[in-house]
Order: sequence, then C-alpha cells, then structure tokens
Amino acid sequence: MKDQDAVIALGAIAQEDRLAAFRLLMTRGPDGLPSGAIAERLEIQPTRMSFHLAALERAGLVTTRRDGRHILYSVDYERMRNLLTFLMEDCCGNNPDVCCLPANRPTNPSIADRT
Amino acid sequence: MKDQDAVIALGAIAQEDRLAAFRLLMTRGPDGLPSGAIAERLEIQPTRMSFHLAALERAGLVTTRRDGRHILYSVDYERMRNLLTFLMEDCCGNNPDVCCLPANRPTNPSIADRT
DNA sequence: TTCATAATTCGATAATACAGGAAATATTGT
DNA sequence: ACAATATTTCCTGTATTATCGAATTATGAA
Repeated sequence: MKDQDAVIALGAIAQEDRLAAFRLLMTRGPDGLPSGAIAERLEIQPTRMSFHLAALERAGLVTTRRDGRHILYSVDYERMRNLLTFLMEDCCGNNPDVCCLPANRPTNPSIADRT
Repeated sequence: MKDQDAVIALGAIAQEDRLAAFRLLMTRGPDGLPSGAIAERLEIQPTRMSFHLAALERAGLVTTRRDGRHILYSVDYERMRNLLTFLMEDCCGNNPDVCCLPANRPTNPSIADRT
C-alpha cells in the first residue's frame, strides 16, 4: 500500500459517523448492510450516510453491490488488512524492541507459519 | 480507547506530511528526533513541520521532551498499540471468520498468554 | 549581555470537508 | 405507466484545516 492510499483510507475512518458505520459493517461480515439500515441504526440522516459511505468506498475500505432496491455495503477486509499491515511496517520491522502490535502478540513474523 | 480519541488519532496520521513524520519517528524508537531534523529529512518547511508535529502531539501519538535547544519528538508506542487494538476490536472479536489481522496471525486472543 | 540556533506562535489567505434540504436516479410492485 | 421505496447527487452556507511569512520564545555559546 502506498502512502497516499493510506492517507485516504485513514482519512475515511477519521470521522465520527464514518468510523461508526465502518465498525458496524465490520461486525456484519461479507453480507453487509444497506445504507438506510446503517443510517437508522446510527441515527444519521440518509443523505449524510450516503455521503459518508461514498467516502469509505472511494477509500476502498468498503465495497457495494445492489440487491433489489437496496445497495449493500460491506467491508473489504483485505483492504483493511493491508492498511493495518502498512501501519505496523515501520514499527516492528525496524524496531523489534518497541513494538506497537496489539495484545502483546509475538513480533516474529514466523508466527504466521504456525497452524 | 473511545471513538472520539480514535477519530483524532486517525485524523492525525491521515495527512501526507504527518504520516511521513510519524513513520519516520517509528523507526527511531524512544530516542526520537528533533523537529528540524524531521523537516530536513522530509523536505518540509520548519514552520509546517512544527504545525503538523503539534497535531500528532495533540492526538497523543507522539510525546516531546527538550534536550538543550532541541525538542525531541518520539512515538508513544502504547498509544499506537491502543489505536491498532481499537481498529481490530470489531473485526476478529465478532467475526473470527473474516479477520482483518495482518499476516494471518492467529485470531485467538489466548495467543497473548503464550511465552 | 549579545549573538546565533531551534522551534513555535500568530495573522491572513486558500483549500477542503461537513451539514441540510431539494431534486434526481434506480428498482420493485400494482 | 404509475406510485412507492432506497439511495444518491446537487446546491448553498458554514466550519475546519493547510500554507506561508513574519514575529516570538527558549536555549546555548562567545
């Protein structure tokens, strides 16, 4: 992921309503939710929600697909993974001592090879 | 970490110059770097660098300490860890199947208890 | 104390982003 | 074709953020 992509992705979730929507979508998995349902759940006006969801989509963090008269928004988990990887790169990669990995997870990349 | 804190922290690194500065500081560990050195390295005017570093500090992502006529900026790794944890909460917590953890790390929190 | 260096703060301007409501588009059911 | 639903796009005003240069504060050295 390039710096510019990260800036856009970070900017997308650096807003109250969008962060709330994104986190809600994360809990829904690939099925996702339509804009209206998200708006209702978060008590945000539909036109606002649409605006914010468009920003998340531009940032690549969510994808859309139409289902009848609904448009379903769902998280692009791989994109999110890429963003988190990007944020950790300069941390543990060059500085194993002071690691920013959450929950005291092992810093050794070989952990990925375990079952 | 509260939503509002996350929004501020994310907004802090959602900017080209600040993201570059933050990533540079991450590679430096607790020692950090003075504003001038960062500005020179990134080819950013000192007054702008100062402005952006102040934003990172307000967001809690970096701390400062004076050393002679230098003011050293360094990453608050715990804060960064908290932010990353926050971002992953709604992912693997509620949805072990579609996980956004980087590098295929185990999703089971008990991993933290291993040696 | 006076000079030079490191960095920040201030004031003005320019660029972006946010919010609300009206209008437009797409889809389904009658 | 028509009405209803789901959602987006457009327009306007407002607020936040970024940039630049000049002035200011803090420190160390002569």
